[in-house]
Amino acid sequence: MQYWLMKSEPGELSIDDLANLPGKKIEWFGVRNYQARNFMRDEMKKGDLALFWHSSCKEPGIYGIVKIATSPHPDSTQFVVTSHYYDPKSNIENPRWWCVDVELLQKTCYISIGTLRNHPELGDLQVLQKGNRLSVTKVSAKHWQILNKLLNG
DNA sequence: GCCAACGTTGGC
DNA sequence: GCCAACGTTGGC
Repeated sequence: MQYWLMKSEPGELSIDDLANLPGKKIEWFGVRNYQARNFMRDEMKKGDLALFWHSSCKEPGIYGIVKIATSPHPDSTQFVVTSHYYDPKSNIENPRWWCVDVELLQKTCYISIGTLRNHPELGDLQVLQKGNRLSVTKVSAKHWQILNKLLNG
């Protein structure tokens, strides 16, 4: 079992958007970065857990916990000509962009990035590193335990 | 809206 | 395959 952190802009897909979907489940569409894609395509397993993070907003931080609900599959939006995420260089036979579906397990209390920075034991969490831009990152089991206490304690 | 950090592109 | 120029991300 691997733990992850996945970023979403609230204007794109908010935690409440997700909570209001049928089955609270959605394709994690729109990732157009190779490193993040590789994590999803090559390393994510159905049943893995991930922190749901809001970025590019007034209050960045953790808002929930999601479960990886499917095996990796091609991102459907890359083939939709009218989509913002359409990629003319991709094709059905050899899709360039891959993703998974996620299901909301728990809408948690909000933990701000500032709060996280106040916990020295979380210092090397990737999302807190300077210059971090990856929208999908790994979370160690140790960090996950600490975060779970913060989220539920 | 600023800007540092990082990723991608493309000419050579 | 180098690297300058450009684009994007995302906290502040």
